Amino acid sequence: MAVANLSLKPVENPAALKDRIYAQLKTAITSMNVYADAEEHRLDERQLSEDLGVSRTPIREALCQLENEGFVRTIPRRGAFVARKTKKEVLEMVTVWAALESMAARLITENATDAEIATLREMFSTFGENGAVQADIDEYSDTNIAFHQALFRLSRCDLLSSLTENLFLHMRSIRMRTIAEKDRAARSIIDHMHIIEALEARNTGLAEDLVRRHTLDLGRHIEEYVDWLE
Amino acid sequence: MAVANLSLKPVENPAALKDRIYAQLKTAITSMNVYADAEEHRLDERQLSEDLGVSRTPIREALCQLENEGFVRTIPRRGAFVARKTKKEVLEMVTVWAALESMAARLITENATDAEIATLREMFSTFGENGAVQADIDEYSDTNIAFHQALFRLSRCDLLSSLTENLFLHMRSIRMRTIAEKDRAARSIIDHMHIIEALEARNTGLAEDLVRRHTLDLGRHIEEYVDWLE
DNA sequence: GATTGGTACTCTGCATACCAGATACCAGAT
DNA sequence: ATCTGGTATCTGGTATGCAGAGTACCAATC
Repeated sequence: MAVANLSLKPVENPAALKDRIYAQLKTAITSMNVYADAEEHRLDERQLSEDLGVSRTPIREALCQLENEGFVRTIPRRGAFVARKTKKEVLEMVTVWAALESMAARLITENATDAEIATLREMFSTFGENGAVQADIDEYSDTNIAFHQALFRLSRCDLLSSLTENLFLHMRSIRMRTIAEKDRAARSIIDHMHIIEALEARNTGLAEDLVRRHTLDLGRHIEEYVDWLE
Repeated sequence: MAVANLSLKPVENPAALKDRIYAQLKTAITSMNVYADAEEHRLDERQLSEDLGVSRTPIREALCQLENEGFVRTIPRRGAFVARKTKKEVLEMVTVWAALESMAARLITENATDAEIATLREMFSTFGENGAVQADIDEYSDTNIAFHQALFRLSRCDLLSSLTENLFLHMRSIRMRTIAEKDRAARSIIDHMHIIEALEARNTGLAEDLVRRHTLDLGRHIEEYVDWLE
């Protein structure tokens, strides 16, 4: 008797409670403007367990995971708080980001196809030629993030992607407080185009260098102009 | 009345149970030879709770943390296992390591003092001049690890250090199975001396490049010769 | 009025109890 | 002998209970 070939996909897990709570808390934390006011945002276990209608155990596990990723800071016997990064920590995150993304650029010049690299250029097609900024800042910001994420995706190194994922989420909170500046956006697009050109030319060293410099520039900008941290 | 200045340090926490369990499990896992045999090492919660004389709750929290760091893999409804890295994952770890350590080298050329850099050279003084290998492999291995850790320390970037700490622990398990090869050790020391020279000369680009190449070389070596992974 | 001592309350950390999914084993039928 | 169906048991996921640490507030005393 032949086995019926129904091409069934394995039944998906109902996703453990703790994972859903984790995801929900993470989006809640990353989408809130942590640095808006001075007060510390406490995460009360009982409060959460009431609001979500579950017991404290899965909540504790979710908080534990968020703490490991740096989104939550728990003080023994005091409870959990939404983590506020110091300026030093933010600058270090940018440094690590620069290190990882320049490596991603290197890998792209070695492994990515021409077609894949071409998709990067297409992302900026709406902004006109020669890097002239025609769209508004908001749209640029989305494209900006998408561009950097695309670099990691094309590197085909999952570990690079996963490590930067949380860095991006942290930086998003910072960016929410930073008013986009038109001239920085223009410079940024020019940088991106130069990076794309280096990738297309398979110029490993140049691509690596341009990416690193681009991100470290952001670090210097924060160092100099951001005074509301810490 | 003047306040007596007794210079008391705050009473240290008795260290939460989960943290002690976490530390104990971590050292146990990293010091065992995970890749020695084919069988999967299961971590039974009830077994551990009996052996350690505590309830399952803190054990679960410790396991949760170890899972986030990649030392434990838990399958829903199946339990927790000591994580075995695939070859792909190991190679990606080496890639990330290269990215982070080359950034550390860059920071050293910019921030470290001459005295600090000099300590790196002293580490290899027992190995004679011109990179000639006089000591045995074991001693070299210790010095090797110490050298790489020193690079991150001198970078004065805590995030770089903390991220690589777990990478090193993972690589240690790999290294336990890899037989040290004399010619690789010799080449390695020569590489290190060149790196130190570039740091001393404050040649940022060169130091960065040498460090990256040194670690990526290890990746290529694993890629080619390690066949017992995955 | 300020400071110290005490008390009561709150909340985390740990332990225990219960439940549901999964696996393994065994018996019966083909 | 093999396959199928059912059941027993194991194990992780979740809920709840309990105790100790921490804090805040109030009263009493100097």
